[in-house]
Amino acid sequence: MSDHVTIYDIAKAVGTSTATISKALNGRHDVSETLRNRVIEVAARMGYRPNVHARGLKMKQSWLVGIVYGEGEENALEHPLFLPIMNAFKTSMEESGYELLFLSQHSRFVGDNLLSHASSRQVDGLLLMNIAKQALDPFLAASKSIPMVSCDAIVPSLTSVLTDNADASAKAVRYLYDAGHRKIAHIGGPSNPLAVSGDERAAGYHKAMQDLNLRNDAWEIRAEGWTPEDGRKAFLELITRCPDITAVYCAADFYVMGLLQVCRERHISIPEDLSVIGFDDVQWTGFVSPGFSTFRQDKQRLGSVAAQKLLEAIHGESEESVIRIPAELIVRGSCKTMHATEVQV
Amino acid sequence: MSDHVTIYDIAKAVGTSTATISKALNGRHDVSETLRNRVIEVAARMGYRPNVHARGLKMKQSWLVGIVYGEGEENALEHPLFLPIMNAFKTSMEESGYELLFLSQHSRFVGDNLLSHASSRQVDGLLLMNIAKQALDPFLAASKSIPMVSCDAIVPSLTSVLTDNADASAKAVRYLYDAGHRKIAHIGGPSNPLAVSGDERAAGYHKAMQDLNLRNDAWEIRAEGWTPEDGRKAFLELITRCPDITAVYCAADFYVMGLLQVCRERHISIPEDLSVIGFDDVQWTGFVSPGFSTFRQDKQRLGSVAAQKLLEAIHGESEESVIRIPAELIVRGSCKTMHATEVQV
DNA sequence: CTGTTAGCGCTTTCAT
DNA sequence: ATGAAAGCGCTAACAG
Repeated sequence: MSDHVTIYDIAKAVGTSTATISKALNGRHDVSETLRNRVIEVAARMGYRPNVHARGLKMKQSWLVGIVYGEGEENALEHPLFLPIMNAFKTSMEESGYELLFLSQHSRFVGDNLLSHASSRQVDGLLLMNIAKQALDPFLAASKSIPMVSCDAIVPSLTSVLTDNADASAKAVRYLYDAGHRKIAHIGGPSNPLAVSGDERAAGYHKAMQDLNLRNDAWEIRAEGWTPEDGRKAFLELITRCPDITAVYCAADFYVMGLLQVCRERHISIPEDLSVIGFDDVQWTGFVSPGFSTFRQDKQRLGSVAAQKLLEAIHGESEESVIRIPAELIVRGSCKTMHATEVQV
Repeated sequence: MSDHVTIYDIAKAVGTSTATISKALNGRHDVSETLRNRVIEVAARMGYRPNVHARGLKMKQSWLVGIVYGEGEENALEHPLFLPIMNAFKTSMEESGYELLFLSQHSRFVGDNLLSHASSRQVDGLLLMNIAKQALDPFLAASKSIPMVSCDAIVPSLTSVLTDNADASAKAVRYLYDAGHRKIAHIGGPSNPLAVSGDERAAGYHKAMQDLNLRNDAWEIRAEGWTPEDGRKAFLELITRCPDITAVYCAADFYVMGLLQVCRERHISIPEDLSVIGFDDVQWTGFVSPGFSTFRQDKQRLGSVAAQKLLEAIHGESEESVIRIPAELIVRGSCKTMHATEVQV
């Protein structure tokens, strides 16, 4: 680095003291207008950049926000929603002057862990994404001293931002019902104490079916993981058990991939024989054959709301809460609308 | 933050000076074994964490590595290879004690830009990914004072790590040739001065065809972007122009998505009527119908080699170079092996 | 081997 | 309105 311009250099150039430079640059009101302008002008001309370390050392603040992700999982960063959400989060935080730091577990220091890393960097806040239950406790313990929000998972005692899964499930069932379907199955995601999407979507489905007096436990199945393979297995079990279902609402687009594979093998055609709705609207959803309907999570808002909440927390205006972002049903050609005569009563 | 344990506290607890504490903790050799152990033990017990700012201020070093990507493009982070590569890079850097910082363009300061951000944070190195040509100059100017490497693009005067595209293309053509194909087409990526994949894959294909005396310019087409839609358009033009091709080597899996869509519409069956090879092996490649053969870029190595090179550069052992990581052809069912009788001479 | 001292660049009382 | 001086936590001479 050759940043070497310091406020001391500017002070010399302007012919004043470092204190005044500091004040001028930070928009304090106890500096004359003229001097301030002059300082700013000279600083710009000299290519001055405040040294964040000196600043952080003095102010005990870093303008850094840590992001903690999928503690303990490998390939954790490859979650399809992670990137867009983080991107939105990043943009919002940057508008407020913060930069993003990936916190690590490694360290050259004694008895180290991710959280102590955070404190050693004096990060001003933390975004927790998809963090594992067993890794949570230390964070909770620290949550009094460092602001944090959770995204995509409900972490008790933390503000959590996530998709309105129950609402989406209700919409899915309603949509299929309105299209004439009655035997509507659900392939749900795995249960997880923090990452509640699997549970919430399943519960939402369950309730919606119940409300319509359509509920049949045999139509509900939960996949073991979130992969296409898991979806494939679940669907195989499902159609073996209930070959007469006319629609399947899947908690993940990946499940639909597995399902489609089975359908091709067994010559089940979509949407003629089976209607399908997925969840996530990942990049390729529109290009598989057949293109299928799915819920688009609002990654943009998920990320920017998380950012907004974290900023509030940093400013001490925090209030623990669970914030829901609605998902939108993207309609493609995977659902059949039945004729009145086909609808079973 | 409540990190408040400083070396001063430890000094008091141990009954020695801060200098000694510092030396002990940093493994200097001018501290007695006994004292060192005692210091380390006490530090651990007290939950000491070095303050990175104080350290950085003194040592002009931050243990931070900046990552710069897709300058100017929106949704740049959603490039399918970005995340896995960065993940591998991150892991390697962390093993050496570095953490990753996303540099931003925004700032509250005068005449600011991303690079001055880097200097104000005193980042120890920079990883450039997918950076646009027009945004490059300032980086190059700074590359003398701050170590940087480029990944997935060739940046002149910087060590660049990328997939061996020419080699992959040669393999693709060879593979199809050995399977009996002669009329092998190529849908290439767009030309880009830095992100050379499109050009390199096309050139590699061109040369391989030439070497086999198979070259036919009509079989070469370049897509306008990297999306399925671009691939679709290119393929439409291609089969209109040369309906008799028996194989297509695509520079991107996304192109294959577009191609498959067209094939379904026109009842071109794969691999019977047309053999296909893609590029990238993105997550879903094995689950579309039909699963197709494609080149898997070694994201793991791409990232870790980039990290290794950056570390070398940081340690001053750098030597500008272009490093190639081979891609592996993943064979699935999208290529037909012709019978000897079918092979055209 | 250990301690004293002087800063790294910045902000912040507190005088002036 | 401006400046002198102290100090954030740490490391690196330099003495002892």
